[in-house]
Amino acid sequence: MAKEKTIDYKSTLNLPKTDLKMKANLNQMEPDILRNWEENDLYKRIRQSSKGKTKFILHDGPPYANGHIHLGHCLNKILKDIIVKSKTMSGMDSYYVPGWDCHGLPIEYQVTKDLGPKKQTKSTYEIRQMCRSYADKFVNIQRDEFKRIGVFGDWEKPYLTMDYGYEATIASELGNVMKSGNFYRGKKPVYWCYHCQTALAEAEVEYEDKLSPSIYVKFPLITEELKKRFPTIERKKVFALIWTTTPWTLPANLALAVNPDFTYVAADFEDGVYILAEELIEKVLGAGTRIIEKFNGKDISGIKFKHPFYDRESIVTEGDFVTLDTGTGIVHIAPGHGQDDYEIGKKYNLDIYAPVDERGEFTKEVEFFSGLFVYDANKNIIEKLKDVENLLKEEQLTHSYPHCWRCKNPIIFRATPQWFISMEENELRSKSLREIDEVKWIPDWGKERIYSMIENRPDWCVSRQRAWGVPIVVFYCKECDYVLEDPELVFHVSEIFNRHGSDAWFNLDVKELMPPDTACPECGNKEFVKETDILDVWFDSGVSFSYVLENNPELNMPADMYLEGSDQHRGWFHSSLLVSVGTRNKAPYNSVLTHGFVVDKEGEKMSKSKGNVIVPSDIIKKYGAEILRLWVSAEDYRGDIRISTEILDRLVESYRKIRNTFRYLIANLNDFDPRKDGIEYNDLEEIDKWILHKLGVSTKKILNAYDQYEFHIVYHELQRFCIVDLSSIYLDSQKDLLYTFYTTSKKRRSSQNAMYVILSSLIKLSAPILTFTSEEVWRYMPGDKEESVHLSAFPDPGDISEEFEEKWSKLLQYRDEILKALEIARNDKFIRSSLEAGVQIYSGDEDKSFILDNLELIRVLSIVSHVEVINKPPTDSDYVLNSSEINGLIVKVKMAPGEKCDRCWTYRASVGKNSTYPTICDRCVANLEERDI
RNA sequence: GGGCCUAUAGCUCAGUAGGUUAGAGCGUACCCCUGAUAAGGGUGAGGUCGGUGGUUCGACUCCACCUAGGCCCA
Repeated sequence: MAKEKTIDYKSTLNLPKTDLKMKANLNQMEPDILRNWEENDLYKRIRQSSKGKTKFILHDGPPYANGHIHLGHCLNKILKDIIVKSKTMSGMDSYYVPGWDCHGLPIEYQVTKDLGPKKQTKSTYEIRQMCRSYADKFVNIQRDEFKRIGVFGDWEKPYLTMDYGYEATIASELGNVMKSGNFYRGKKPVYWCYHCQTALAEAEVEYEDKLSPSIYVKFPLITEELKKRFPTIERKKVFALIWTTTPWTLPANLALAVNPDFTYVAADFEDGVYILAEELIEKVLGAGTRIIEKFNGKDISGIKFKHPFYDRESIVTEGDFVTLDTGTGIVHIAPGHGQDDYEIGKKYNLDIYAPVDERGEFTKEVEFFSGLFVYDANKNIIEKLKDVENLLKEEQLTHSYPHCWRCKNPIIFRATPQWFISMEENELRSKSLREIDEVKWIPDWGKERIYSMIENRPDWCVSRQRAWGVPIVVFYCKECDYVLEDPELVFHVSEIFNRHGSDAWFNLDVKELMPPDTACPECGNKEFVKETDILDVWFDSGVSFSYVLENNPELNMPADMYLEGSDQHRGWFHSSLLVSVGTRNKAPYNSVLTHGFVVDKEGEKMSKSKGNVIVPSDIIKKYGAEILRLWVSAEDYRGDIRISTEILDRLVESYRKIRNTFRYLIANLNDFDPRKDGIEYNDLEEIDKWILHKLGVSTKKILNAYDQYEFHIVYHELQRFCIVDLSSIYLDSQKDLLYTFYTTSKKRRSSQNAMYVILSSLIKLSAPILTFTSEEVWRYMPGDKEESVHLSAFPDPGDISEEFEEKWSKLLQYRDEILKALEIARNDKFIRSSLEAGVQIYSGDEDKSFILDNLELIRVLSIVSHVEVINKPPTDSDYVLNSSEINGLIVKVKMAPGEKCDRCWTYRASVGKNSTYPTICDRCVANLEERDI
């Protein structure tokens, strides 16, 4: 009765303790960590500690320096970052040099748009200066945004395609292409504005409705064989019938095109026999028109017709683009005035004929119409067709037609001189295909995709009629128009670019760009003019391997990896391959990894009009960059990857669980110092050896997943391990020991040893993904350690022995069955806490000894106060589980014998036996006295 | 229109070379704990594998077609 006041046993426990906050507050924590990294120059330290190790070079594909980053950028850069970090932690030297693509139309377009009419007052050089500063601004913006999401790299020394040195490289690589003999000048139709007298890019064209003539034109048959093949129409006049809305292109007609797979007919109609697609006959000639013959498109391929008003042949070609939507199924082909027409022209070796000048007027060679403006000429041409009786029908049609973005006039298609890289010369195509085969494509279908693109692509048109880019270094003789296309001259100019940038092309006089006394090899004249075209920006980025990889001894050529979205099979992977094979005879990469695109909840593309756009800054603000990183890791990037608030909310839950697991481990290690309290593996408790074994299994799986670039496996395994193995099994069952055993007791230290290894391993394994949190938690980890988790190496999974698996899966199976039985009792309010229960197990003979041998482990794993084996099945059915999993197993739940210990809450027979501590058990008494029991 | 890709529980993913009642975590429902507490634990309910047809003794897994979505072309 002297002991009336209850002793506060809670204060005698070793409860978890830590300053690490449960709430992450990522939006605040992340910038703090970033600042700290910056102050300590972490990236430089990583570089230093990587010296001499095997290299793994991921070469960055330069994003376009325009606008803020979107989720696609995040996906791309975070994937790269995970790889670079995981390679670094695997003991490799993975130097990452980010880059930006700076030249090109979008920036020029934006700048000139902002200038408006003032554009006229600016020189090319001035416009280029504005473009340069525009790009510079967005490089800085994007750099900060990439750093904010935790991407490591040499942000102080990125490569920009507008660096003087880079521009010089673009020029010199052009020189190399020239040297190889792949560079040539040809003609190709481009969008042309006759009003602005300039070529337009796709993006500078706006589609608007336009009223055009719609005419059906007859091409008289020349080839006699066709008549012979179809004797029934021998005596008739035969025509191919075409339809067009651009009569002005008829003077440039050189061919007709049919679809080889369509059925065509010869139809008897009024004055003659017309050939057209069967399906369109009613639409064009009316119902009831008599069909005389039928044949396939390919049957009339090669047949010759006469031009409707010139004394010239027009041959029938085959084109897959011919459709049955409109017209007659036969398309008039003017290779100088249309994209499809051009392809046909190339394929059939026709002249790329475009007798229209830059003002949109027919040149003097055009009979009947010379000097006429094309749109005015439409009516003259129609008149002419009527005169020669080759016009079947004339109508008017309103249709969507491209217009100039600036002057709003309808554009024309017009072939102009352009520069090309030949696919055939120097066997560029076949060599590229061979190289594709040598590269590892991830996923493997990437190989087939780029292969068929390279296999089928036409020659690469690399000239652009723009200002913001690197000029095509070619000169023209003022006297004789000789094209001075000399690699040595290009290398000379490249040197100038190296010092002054490619602006020099626009600032300096021709003479200053050429070595003194350069003379035309044709006529000896020394006066030249500069080419005004610039290079395609795909050529710019395509030479990055040369400027970045080959120029820096810390990097490697070929790169170990290029990693971009799957659209780059036609973009950067493609152009880099062609330039590298064309000049080096090898691919610039050993492996290429592609990812899909970010789509919404429904798997649909994000767009402003759909209103389903999610921007990174909002995610960072609301959830933190870490959640964005976790998202990248959790999704399988090989297909399209979805994002939604539900997905993000799930990830936040998942993040919390991982963070809390880390926190709990740290909190239980607050009195642990591995330097003093370390225990040899062999001396550890069995359960601790088991959890370390599970850690080894997980580690192996995770490391393998990093190796295979399957980060979603890393995420799932990390999460699973934390939740299942650790939180719900190991940690929950260790609480009793951790809290109630005296601080330095062997069992407690054994557990702490295991937890220490687990914590250290998990932090490291998660570091490439949870870049910030791993660092934050790392600081709380006891013991000797590197200054930053990002300077540490991945853990070694060790030898994984199977000895545990069999025994422990059996133990855990008993645990499962006991938990089910407890649930029956709990739902009936027979027990509440599992410690109130004492469990009786009845089983077959062979299992009986196993259970007896492991009675204490089973008790600990089930977190009950008492477990016993009974020899006969229970007589009553209260709280009895007849196991459906383990044959013959019966589990019965009773109240645990003894009283509840005030200190450890376990029910024990010894409670009340000690006069000094009448309310606690013998185990707790021993622990209070720091004795082992 | 063509090439390539994707389609498994509400969400994110597994499912080895075709073979017993398709797995996991989350979420959810119900319950417990209050010594990880804006935490922790337990039990349960959710898919017939986008659809159709075929091959096979047997298919989520092979073939064909279709649908939806994505990338790149036209």
